[in-house]
Amino acid sequence: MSIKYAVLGFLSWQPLTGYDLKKLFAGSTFFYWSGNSNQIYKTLVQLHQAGLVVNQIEQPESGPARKVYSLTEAGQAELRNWLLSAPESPQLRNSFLVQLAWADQLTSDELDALFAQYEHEVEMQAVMAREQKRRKQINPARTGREAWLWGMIADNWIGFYENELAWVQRMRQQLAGDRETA
Amino acid sequence: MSIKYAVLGFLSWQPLTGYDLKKLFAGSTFFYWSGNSNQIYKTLVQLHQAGLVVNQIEQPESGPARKVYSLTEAGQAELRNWLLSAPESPQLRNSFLVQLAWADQLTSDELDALFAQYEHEVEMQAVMAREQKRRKQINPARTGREAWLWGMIADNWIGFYENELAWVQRMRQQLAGDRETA
DNA sequence: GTTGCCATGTAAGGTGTTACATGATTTA
DNA sequence: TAAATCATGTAACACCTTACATGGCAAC
Repeated sequence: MSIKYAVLGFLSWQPLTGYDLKKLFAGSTFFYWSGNSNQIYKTLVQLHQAGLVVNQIEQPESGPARKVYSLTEAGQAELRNWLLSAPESPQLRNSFLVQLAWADQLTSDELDALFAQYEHEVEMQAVMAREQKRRKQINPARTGREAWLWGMIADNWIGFYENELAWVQRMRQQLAGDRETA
Repeated sequence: MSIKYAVLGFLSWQPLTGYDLKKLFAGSTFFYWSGNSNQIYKTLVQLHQAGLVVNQIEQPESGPARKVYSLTEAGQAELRNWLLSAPESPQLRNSFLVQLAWADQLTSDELDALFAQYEHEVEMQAVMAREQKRRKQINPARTGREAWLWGMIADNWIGFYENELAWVQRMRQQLAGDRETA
């Protein structure tokens, strides 16, 4: 999947400029793209060429011109089509696991230090995920079902980090247990 | 992180050719790179230029010539350095969650069909993860601690998919409950 | 004698990143 | 007056993917 459908999704709520989209992406960890201009403006040009969006240039009394993009009917159909398409299974790309694969070369002290760092990292992510759910930075919630969906998305993130946290804590306990008996 | 350190890791076990590495990557979901020649041969050239590996050309009586790569001391040091470096926290890139963000546009039937597909996908991944742990396709296990580490890596994968499965099942129950009372 | 494996590589393109360029306006 | 925000975009590059090119050898 690419950023294309996320852009179509945002535009299905309301017309937006590239700059608006940039801020939306940059401001949420959930929409995990960095929100860099290159990608967003290029995507908008492509969507425009494909006839999925149109833009209207606004010249405010003060400040730079704005290109406000909105969905066409074709764009709305493309989005709906994608929403109905078969979901991909998530794939884990955790470089820490690759690190562990050869971590037997480290001493037990070094290994535990690594675990401690990872635990700390994951804990921070868990806190941030809970905080993002509480603050509801982006929250359409125009229907009860939409609010429920967004809650479930947030829970997925929180659950992921909590699961990861439990795993690393279990590892640390086992490592400590081993070192006592050794 | 890039594939570079995984290559150094494999070479820290024993000298290997590009083709060997290709098969190792292609044969395991855990080392999540596709195992395409382009990346592997290019990586080997780069590692060679950086002095982290050396190669020896073997001409067997029959068959094509093989470039057997092995770690240099600098390569070993580079690997160890990376093993000690601060672990990155894993970041979730699940396109299904993005799909859900706008799924309020779908009917409840369409939504549940989507959930069912996702549940099936994740269940298959969980089965495969358990199977990979059982089969131990790649399994150094030269020390007890190494075997333990590899077990924990496998458990991480299994736990991830089981967690995801529980989440989607919870969602489906809630959706079904809502539709009954509605 | 065609298919598949061994073994090396190249070409082209998708997707994403950081950093830079430009210029006006607003805030400290 | 210096910095931040608004707003558009380009340049360069990192990483990864599929598909293709080349050739010998083995198995069926």
